[in-house]
Amino acid sequence: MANLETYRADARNVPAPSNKVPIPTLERLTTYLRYLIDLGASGVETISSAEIERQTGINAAQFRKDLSHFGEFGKPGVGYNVTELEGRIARILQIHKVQPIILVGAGNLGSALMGYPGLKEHKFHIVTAFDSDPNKIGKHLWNIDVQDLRRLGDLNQVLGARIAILAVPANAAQSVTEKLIEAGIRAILNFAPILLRVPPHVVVRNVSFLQELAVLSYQLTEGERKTEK
Amino acid sequence: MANLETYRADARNVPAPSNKVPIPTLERLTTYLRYLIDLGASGVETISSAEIERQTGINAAQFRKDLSHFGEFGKPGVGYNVTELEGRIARILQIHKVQPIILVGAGNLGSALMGYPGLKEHKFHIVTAFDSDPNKIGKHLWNIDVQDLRRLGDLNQVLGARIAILAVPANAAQSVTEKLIEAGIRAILNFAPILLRVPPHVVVRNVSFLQELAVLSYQLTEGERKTEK
DNA sequence: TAGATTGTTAATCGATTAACAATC
DNA sequence: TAGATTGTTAATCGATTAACAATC
Repeated sequence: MANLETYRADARNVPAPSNKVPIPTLERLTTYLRYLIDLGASGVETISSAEIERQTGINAAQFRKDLSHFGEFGKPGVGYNVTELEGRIARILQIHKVQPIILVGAGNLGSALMGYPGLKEHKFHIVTAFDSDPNKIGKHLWNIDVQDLRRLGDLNQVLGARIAILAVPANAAQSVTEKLIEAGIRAILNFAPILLRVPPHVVVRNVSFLQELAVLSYQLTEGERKTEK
Repeated sequence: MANLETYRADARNVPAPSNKVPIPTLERLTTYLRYLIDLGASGVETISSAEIERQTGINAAQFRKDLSHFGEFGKPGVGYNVTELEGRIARILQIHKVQPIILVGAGNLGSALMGYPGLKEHKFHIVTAFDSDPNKIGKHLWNIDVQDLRRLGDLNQVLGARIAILAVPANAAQSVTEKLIEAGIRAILNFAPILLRVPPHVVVRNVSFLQELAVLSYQLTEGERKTEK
């Protein structure tokens, strides 16, 4: 019975409704995009998957497989049109149009992020920063006002940001996260070295350079351990 | 015959010479460590893999498998001694002793990193910062001198750092990387949104919050795409 | 048409998870 | 001893890569 149901779904050729795109694919998409932008700027019109492999180190079949999640992009025997592919990847990632972003935490890291030009280049606009420190509230850094964290819900009703960058100390991260979600945020880029608990409709990505450094630290001695034997 | 060889090796208890540890395992190790430190601080003495799963979301079998790459750590029927495990993981990652680190790029991001307290807490000490901008050279930020990039090789002969943080603009990243390697650096934490070409004995990890934001941006609309169907 | 390169299927590889004998 | 939990083997799952028919 359950088997029959399964079979029917197959027969109808339903393309697996929740055709989940693997995260590694999404990550590579940004690599392709970066490379395509450079390529377009230098006037190249067409590119093959083999050339992508040469330049990015990502396997040509991998590249084609990655794209196949989103449709057809190339011409057999010819390759891919650089500017078209560039545009389509940007659209897939939804970074073709300006995205309002909220920053919480106007400390060292937060201020550095406000001044990071790459954000605007990729259409991510930090519209407001929030902090709970009275010494920071009211400041105007990099053309961005620092607002009282208590005004978060209030202000985001107007701003309508759905992505937030969280650059607060670890001990404040979870409680701020809850405020963010209440204020309508659905995606959080978390710089605090802590696991955030969020409901299933909210997505989180963590940036942890301490973790990255620890991995490097291990790898550094890995080679030596081998020769020590 | 080959089988016998294998058996012999097993009998000698050699733990598989080039037993490459998966990167995901190394990444999780830092998560465990963080959690264990908190746990130790709050006086807990013993922990089971089931409890680790409850707290970190990482599967209990995963945890045990991860540790198994490095030996035996727990007592069946009892669990793991928190402080002992903490110490051993720190030692595996080589973050039990101070590691000298070089920072290149004393811009916004670089300065923010110099002031990041987490680094010292995890025994990563930025010993010197380098920049090529005359306006930055000679500055003293967060107790760290900013030196002329041209003195990199020279100074690192004394400093002996093998890990570097690269926080320079994308267009300078590759050439600085080559100077770093020449100066004896073997591990690079790269903040520039570019693929660094390095020889096989050098390891690189990339931190790319633009990529992370792009993934979030995709995931944000993923849910909606489903309901649109 | 012949050569090149795509999109996709099948094979491989590696990582995650379940299951369980060993053991505290 | 009985109950709990480990370390490890086997099963599952998913991602990467190779191979190739389709097609420009």
